[in-house]
Amino acid sequence: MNAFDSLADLVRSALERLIADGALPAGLPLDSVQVEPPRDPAHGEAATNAALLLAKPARLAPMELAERLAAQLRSAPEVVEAAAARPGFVNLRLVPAFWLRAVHAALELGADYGRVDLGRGRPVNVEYCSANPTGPLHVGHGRGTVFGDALANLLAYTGWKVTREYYVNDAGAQIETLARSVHLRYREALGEAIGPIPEGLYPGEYLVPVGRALAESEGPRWRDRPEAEWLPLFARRAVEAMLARIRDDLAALGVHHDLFRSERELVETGAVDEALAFMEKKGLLYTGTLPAPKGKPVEDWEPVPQLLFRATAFGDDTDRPLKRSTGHWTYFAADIAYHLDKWRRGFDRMIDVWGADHGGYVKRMQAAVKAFSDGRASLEIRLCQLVNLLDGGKPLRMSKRAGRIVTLRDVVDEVGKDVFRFMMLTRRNDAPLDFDLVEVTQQSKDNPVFYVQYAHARIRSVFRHAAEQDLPGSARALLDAPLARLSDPAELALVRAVAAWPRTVRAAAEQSEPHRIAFYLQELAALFHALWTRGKEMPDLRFLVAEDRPLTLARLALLEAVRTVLATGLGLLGVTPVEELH
RNA sequence: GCGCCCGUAGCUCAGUAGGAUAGAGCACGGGAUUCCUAAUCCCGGGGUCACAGGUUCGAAUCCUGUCGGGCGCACCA
Repeated sequence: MNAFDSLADLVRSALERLIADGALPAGLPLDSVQVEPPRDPAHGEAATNAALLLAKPARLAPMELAERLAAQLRSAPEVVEAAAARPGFVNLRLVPAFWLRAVHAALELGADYGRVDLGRGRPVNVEYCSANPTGPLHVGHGRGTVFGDALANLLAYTGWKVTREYYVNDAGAQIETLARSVHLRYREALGEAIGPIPEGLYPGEYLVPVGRALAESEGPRWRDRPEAEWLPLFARRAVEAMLARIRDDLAALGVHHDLFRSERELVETGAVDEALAFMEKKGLLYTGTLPAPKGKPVEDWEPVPQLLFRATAFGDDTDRPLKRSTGHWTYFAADIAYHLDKWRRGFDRMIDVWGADHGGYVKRMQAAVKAFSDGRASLEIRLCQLVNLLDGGKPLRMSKRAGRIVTLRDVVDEVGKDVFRFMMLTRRNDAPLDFDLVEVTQQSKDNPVFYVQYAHARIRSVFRHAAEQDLPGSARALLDAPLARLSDPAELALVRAVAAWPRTVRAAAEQSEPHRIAFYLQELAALFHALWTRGKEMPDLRFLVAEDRPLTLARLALLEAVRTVLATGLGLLGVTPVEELH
C-alpha cells in the first residue's frame, strides 16, 4: 500500500472512531476523503480535506469537525502532529519512519514500485499514429505517436491488457494518387524525362526508390498500359514501401505496434458491408438528404439522397453520410467497421489518439461506437494539438508542394529519440507545442530530459564510487540499511517525493495524462540535485561518509530508491535512463 | 454562421477530481567550484489566472455570456 493511500485509510478510520463515539453522525460519505501533499510545504507533509467535505452532511462547522478529527488523529502512532487549519484542513506531520517505508518499498519492488492495478487485466485498445501510408512521418505525427505510446505504457503499467494498434488508410483516392505518383517515378527510372511533378501528384523524393524498384522487378511492361491495368499493383507496392519506411521511423522512435489493421482489407473482405448491415438491422441508418453545409459555400454542392447514420440520436450535430454518390463507402463507413471490429475482438474500452485537425470527427465516431454497442463500449479520443516547428525562433513553413517536409526521422536522427520523446511529453496534449530545431539540437540545458537523465547518471556515478570503496550497490543488499539515519530536511524531502510516486502514476493513468510523469520526474530530479549540491557545501551531507558506514548505507538506499523511480518513470515515457553523460 | 480546443509572470508552460499566501524552467540581477560530474545548486525581483456575471464555506479550476487565438465544418482521408 502506498503512502497516501494508507494515510487516507488512517483518516477514514479516525472518522469511523468519531462516528462510533457519537461525535459524528453515521452515514457520511467517507470514500470521498482525500489526503494530498499540501501545496505549501510549510503547512505540513500531508493534508486532508475531510472536514471541509463532511462538514455539511455532518451538520458541523468545518473547523469544529477539523479539530475533532485532528484530536483523534493525534493518537495514531505514525502521527507526530495533526493540526486543524482554516478553513478546515487537517495538516499532518508523520514520523520519518512512515515515509521511509516508501524507500524500503522501492528497494523491494524495484520497477514494480508505483504499479497499481487499475485495469484488473481488462483489455484496452490504444490506436495511435495511423498516419496515411503516402509518405514518411513528419514531426506532427511524432507528437501523437509519442503520446499514444507513453499512454499505452502507462496503461500497461497500471494493470490494463493493452493492444497497440495502427490503422492503415490504404484505400481511397489518396492511394490512387500515390500509385500514379509512383508510376511517374517508375517511368523516370526507365529513363524517361518526367519534368516537374504535375499538380495533384506527390512530389516527394522518397518515391524515387519505389519507382526504381518497380522498374527493376517489372521491367517496362507497365509504361504505356492504361492506368486501370497497373494501378492496383502500383498501389500495393507503394503502400508496402511506405509502410516499411513508417515502421522503420517508428522503430527509430522506440515505438512498436501490436497490430497494423488495413482499411483495404476491411473493404475487400466485406467487413464494411457486414458492419453497415449490422447497423441497418439496429435501425441506425436511413436514406435522406442533408442540408447544405453552413460555412463557406461549397461550389458544386447539390442535394443528393444518401445513406446516412443517425448520429444526431447519439449526440452528434448532424447525421453523417456513409455512401458517396459514386456508391463507394465513405471513410467514415470504413471507420465504423474498424471500430466494430475492435469491439468484437473484445475491447469495450478504446482510445484513439488523433491530430487536432480531426477534431470535427470526434462526435460522429463516438456516436457510432455508442450506437453499435448499445452504449456498452467506450471510445475516448485524445487530440494532440499541432507542433509549430521553429528554426531559431522563426516559424518554419512546411510545404508539401515544394517537397520541403521536415520528416520525423530527420529530427529524431538529429536530436535522438530520448530528447524528442521527452520534449513531446512535457506538455499537455491539448495545448499547441513549439518545437525549435535549433534549441533542441543544441542539446543544452534547455532540454529538460538532460536534467532528469543527469540525475540518474549522477546516482550511478555515486554507486561506481561506492563500489570502489567496497560498499554494496544492489537494491537487495541495501534492504537492511538503517534508513532511520536519514534526517536532514533535504533528505526527507526526497524521501517524501519517492513516496508520492505511486499517486502520480495513478493520477496520470486515470486522467490519460503522461505529461504528469514528466513533470514529476523533473521535480524529483530537482530535489536530488539540490541534495547533491548541499553535500558539496556541507561535507556531512555527502552520500559516501567514510567514517560512518551505516549512514552511508542509508543514503545509498535512498539514492537507489530515487534511481529506481527515475528509471521506471523514464521507462514509461520511453526514454532511456543513461548511466553517464559526457 | 456552427462545433471542438485554448487564453496563467517578459517568453515557454505546470497547477495534483473546487481548497490555504497561484508555481517551475527560460530570460534578467546577485552568489557558490582544492571535495561523489557546475549539463548542477542557492538568493532576488517579477501576476487584475483574457473580461464580466453566476453556483458555494471556498473558483485559475464548474456554469453562462463577451473578447482574442487555433482546428474543423456534404459527396476527401
